[in-house]
Amino acid sequence: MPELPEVETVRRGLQPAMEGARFAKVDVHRGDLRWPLAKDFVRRLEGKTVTGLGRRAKYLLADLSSGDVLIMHLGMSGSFHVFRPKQKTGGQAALGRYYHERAQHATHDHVAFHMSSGAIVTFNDPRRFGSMKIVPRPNLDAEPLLRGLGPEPLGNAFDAAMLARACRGKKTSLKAALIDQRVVAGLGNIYVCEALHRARLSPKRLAATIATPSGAPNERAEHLVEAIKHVLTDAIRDGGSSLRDHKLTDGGLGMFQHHFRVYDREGEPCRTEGCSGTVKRIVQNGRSTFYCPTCQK
DNA sequence: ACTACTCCCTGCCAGC
DNA sequence: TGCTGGCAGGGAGTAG
Repeated sequence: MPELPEVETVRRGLQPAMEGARFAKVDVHRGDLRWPLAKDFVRRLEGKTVTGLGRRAKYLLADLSSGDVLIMHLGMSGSFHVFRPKQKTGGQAALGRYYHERAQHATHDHVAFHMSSGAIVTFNDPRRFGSMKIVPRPNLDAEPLLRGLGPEPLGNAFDAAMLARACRGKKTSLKAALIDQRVVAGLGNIYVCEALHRARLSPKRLAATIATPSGAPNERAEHLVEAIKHVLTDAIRDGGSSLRDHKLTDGGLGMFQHHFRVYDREGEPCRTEGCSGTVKRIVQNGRSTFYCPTCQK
């Protein structure tokens, strides 16, 4: 589920519940996520206020009043849910309704944040590829999880010149290059496929072919950057894509999956105007790629 | 330094 | 119906 648009959607959903609120209580039901939560995880959260909730690539970053930053990643199947008790409902009653509402998913609700605002924020992750880690803010620049990340694709630093430089001389496919978080941070399997289709570039094309030998951008790089920015912007506007899990923090669904042009559309007609091609599925680096061999060159 | 592959874990679905 | 294999949005670690 979670690529940049989904994570950004989650961030916006969590913001009202968490920003400015204090962790009144933190429950860890299962600490063995991608790696075990630190022993002092709860202690470093409880009593601290969230001063800001940001995002870097697919990571959520909660700044705390203690000077720590809580880093959260959704992995493949992670989601957050915000339960907001009605104003007149007391704490115990709210808890009861929360557990009732969440009963069917309780086995995968690994962490629950009880915020001073009354909101209860749960982290649910069946596959447990998600993760949480707390580091002091000053150490963030050196944080191994974040250190090697490429630029934010919606930021000013991400342009054709930069992308061409990063792809210069790369022996791998364009698809593999774009999914590499060191080249550009936040794209995943879905949005790489969608962006390449919009740019009419084949996922099999050598990454180096979007740059001149000296590393300058060519027309392909320009188109690709435009396509990436557009597809991400469109997806965020639609609340991301919901495939197998929902992801909006109120339990609702993202809508962008209805606008996929190639992803998960094997055998269906290409959606490029004037193209009569058929979407094909291939495997690259062990993952599915969807593309139109007719209009993507 | 690169690139490709394996593995982490659970759930779901098509095919037998 | 019930089992089995394959596949899933990510990415760290490792072997070439």
